[in-house]
Amino acid sequence: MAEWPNDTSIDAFRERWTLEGEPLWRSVFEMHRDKMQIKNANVAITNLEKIFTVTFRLANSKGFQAMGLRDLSSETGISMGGLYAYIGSKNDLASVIEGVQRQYIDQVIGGLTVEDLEPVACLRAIIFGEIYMMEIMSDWYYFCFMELKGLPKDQQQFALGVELRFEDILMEAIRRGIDDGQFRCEKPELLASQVTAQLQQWHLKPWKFKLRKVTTEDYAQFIFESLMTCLGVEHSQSSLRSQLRQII
Amino acid sequence: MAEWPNDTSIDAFRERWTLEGEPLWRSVFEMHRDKMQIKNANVAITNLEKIFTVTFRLANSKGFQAMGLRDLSSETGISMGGLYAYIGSKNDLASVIEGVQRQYIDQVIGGLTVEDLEPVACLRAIIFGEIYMMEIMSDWYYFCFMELKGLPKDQQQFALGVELRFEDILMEAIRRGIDDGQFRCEKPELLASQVTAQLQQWHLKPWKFKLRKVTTEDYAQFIFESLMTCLGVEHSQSSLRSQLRQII
DNA sequence: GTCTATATCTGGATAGAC
DNA sequence: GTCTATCCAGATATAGAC
Repeated sequence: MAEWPNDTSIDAFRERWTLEGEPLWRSVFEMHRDKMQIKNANVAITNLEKIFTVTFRLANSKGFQAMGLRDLSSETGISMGGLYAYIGSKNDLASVIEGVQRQYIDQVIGGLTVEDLEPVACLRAIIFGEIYMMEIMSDWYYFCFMELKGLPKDQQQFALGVELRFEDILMEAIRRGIDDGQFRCEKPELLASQVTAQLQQWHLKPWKFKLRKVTTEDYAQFIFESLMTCLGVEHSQSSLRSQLRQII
Repeated sequence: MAEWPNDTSIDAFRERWTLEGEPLWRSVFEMHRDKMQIKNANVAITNLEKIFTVTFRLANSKGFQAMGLRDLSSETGISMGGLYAYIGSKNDLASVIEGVQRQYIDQVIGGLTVEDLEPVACLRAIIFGEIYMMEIMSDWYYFCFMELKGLPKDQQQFALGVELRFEDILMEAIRRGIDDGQFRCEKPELLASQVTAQLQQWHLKPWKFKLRKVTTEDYAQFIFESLMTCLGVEHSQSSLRSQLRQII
């Protein structure tokens, strides 16, 4: 059976990358064990999960600035003083979240360039992969997007860099397809930004897709087909080209 | 000479709608004169402009919550006490901004349904109109998007409503085109959301378009062409259909 | 490792002179 | 209409007991 990225189902994706559950919190702990006072891994992991989860719930509904450490304390069940054994400061907490998220994105995005895929398969993997990742880490994405302004300047710059690099990878695949003669496209840059825009909606406007009962796969598929159409790739039976071939 | 929306240049748009300068601040004053202590219109208008402009600069760079009224005071040159002659409270200021912006959007969007345009011309007018509006009122759009979470629940709901209504107008034009036989589209809802997503990038990611030197008109034109392609409308010479017609 | 109690400060908001 | 001076609630952060 094919593996990710040849199999673009969410199950294949989940098998390839571990972005959730205990391993996630463990890696958060490993990444920042030097910055915190807790030595015992298991204790730390349990509480880190609580702290991050509650932070997402509060910050993503009222804003990180509006969230008080008292709220965080009462909802995690960890006292004010106790919190400071896990975080350096409130702002530090936000920075750590951004740092972890960025590392995970780099990991998954980096993985894409290694695999040597055909342009169409490559674009498909990028789109489905990014959607799955947003689905799984939606809290992280939304938090980082909304709270970016409050982070240190260098982290803001890094975030822009990630977005540009992501679009570069899209454009690279598009250009390869153009050279192949498979694709037709006048403005790869704008087309790449179209895809980014659509992808980001998935975490920015979850209410819209819930309301309209659009599933993860449906949405990824739509973005992919829309991109193919804009690249002049006609799909299957319904395509004009095949219709006309039959007429001729 | 044609007028907006038949002429979709930014000049025609600016002549049709007044969304900036003194008339804007005057209408802000008229909308909220009862909620503030200042009676003299000219004095109020001058200071309202200062207050709003500085609020946008500070809030859109560090966040509304992070902006202190002391910052606002020092940068406007109006004392802390003085500010409260113009605003009821800090939160009230954010609410007023959202209220004014929503009224302006309703005004311009409402105008679109009145004009009885052909589907293609209608979609063109919607896209170009929305982009011009975002260009002119970019501070307002960005502020409302980023600070929506902090506003009263009913205002949050209104904002979602505006977005859904906007997409309804898009879909309505798309459906008319399908009935005409001009357009081909399986998922009007997702296509409408694609357009919204692209439009919103214009105020969410100005840095990206500055970096790539994309002009307002270029971008609107790209969104429009991309939409036409997805609707199966082939444009001008380069279209497959016309090429094949010549062959046949 | 975790808690309680507290230090310290900054924020929005108001009173009242001019 | 505008300013100065002040109030006080709420915030983050820390000290030190257990």
